[in-house]
Amino acid sequence: MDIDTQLLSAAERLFDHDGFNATGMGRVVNETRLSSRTVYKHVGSKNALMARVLAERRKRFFEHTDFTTTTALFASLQRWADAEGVRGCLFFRVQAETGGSIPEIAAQVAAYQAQLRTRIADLVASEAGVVDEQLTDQILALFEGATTAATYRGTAVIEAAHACALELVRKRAQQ
Amino acid sequence: MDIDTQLLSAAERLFDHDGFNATGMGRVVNETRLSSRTVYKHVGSKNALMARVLAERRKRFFEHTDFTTTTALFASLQRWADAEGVRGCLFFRVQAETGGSIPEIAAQVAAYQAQLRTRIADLVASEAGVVDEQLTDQILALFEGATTAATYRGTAVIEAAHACALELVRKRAQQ
DNA sequence: ACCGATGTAAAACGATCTTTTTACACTTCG
DNA sequence: CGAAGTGTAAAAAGATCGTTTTACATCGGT
Repeated sequence: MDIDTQLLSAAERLFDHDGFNATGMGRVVNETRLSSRTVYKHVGSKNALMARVLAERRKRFFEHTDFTTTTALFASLQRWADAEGVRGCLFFRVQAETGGSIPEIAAQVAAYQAQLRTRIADLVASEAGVVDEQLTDQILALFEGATTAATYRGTAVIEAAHACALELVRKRAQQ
Repeated sequence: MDIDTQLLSAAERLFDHDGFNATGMGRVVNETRLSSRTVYKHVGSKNALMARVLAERRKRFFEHTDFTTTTALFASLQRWADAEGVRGCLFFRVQAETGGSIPEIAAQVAAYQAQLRTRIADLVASEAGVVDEQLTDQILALFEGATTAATYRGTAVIEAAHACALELVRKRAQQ
């Protein structure tokens, strides 16, 4: 496996599981079995590594997630949860840990959030047939809430949120 | 002001704003203008301080929040957001930062989550007139989602989530 | 008057953090 | 062949972390 890929996947796993600040570069060095010199030649700095992890995560998330219908959206979330476990939104977590003080990271977070909102707005437009800011915020809240609450209530919350979102969209469609 | 109160309120503010791991004990010492010796005599350790901050936060949150009706619940969240700003759920964030590896902290998080779920279940029971696990999870998801999404979409999300929750509960009541 | 509790100021402990450096081996390619 | 590039191993720099220690001041209560 390519060194960059190896680095990014190890870093994503460690950051995701143990937190960004709690994970030292030494952990990344050990787990990849690379030297610290090589690691720093490839990623530059810890902040840059975090930003690249987030960029990769964003790409992978939007490739994985199906925004064509409400049901497809929550089914994607369910699949993601089953495959990767439930630890809440990585972007929200990194924002909380860094307080938004590292520009390259804050930019990735903002990009993710904007992209998520836009995709849900498009979903609403196509499924309900209208542009509806409030309905979009409701689906967004249900999506975020399912992601968060599933960390302690399990994936049943995702199905509950799905049912709620579906009803909202259908009702709006037949208005 | 009493030293313990002063310590807890400074620590809560710092942890909440800048993150738990990113905030060193030195910051707490400086902002309270106490000596590190006094601080450690009072709180024992950073982990213990974090746990006490969470215990205080939990108490304050449940004293502030009105669980009698759905509207009261989201109005409470709105008031909290207006008064304290929106940075997402502190309990979820500390769990993500520590990975659940510090028992005294994990216990506080679990207690908060259980208490929140129970109070919402009671709300559902009294307002919809039935015990409904799925409906409870839906309100919970909307509450958590509003808390999270409001960090980047603003407090309008809270009103959107409120409207959705209200409709759910009313519909279930007249079934 | 004195003891114990409680406070300050400041230095220091040992660990860990991010990052750089030094010295060396291997490959690749003109 | 030789130079550039890329890797390893290991040490160290310099900062910051959580925590403890030392030495000293203050003060209420028996």
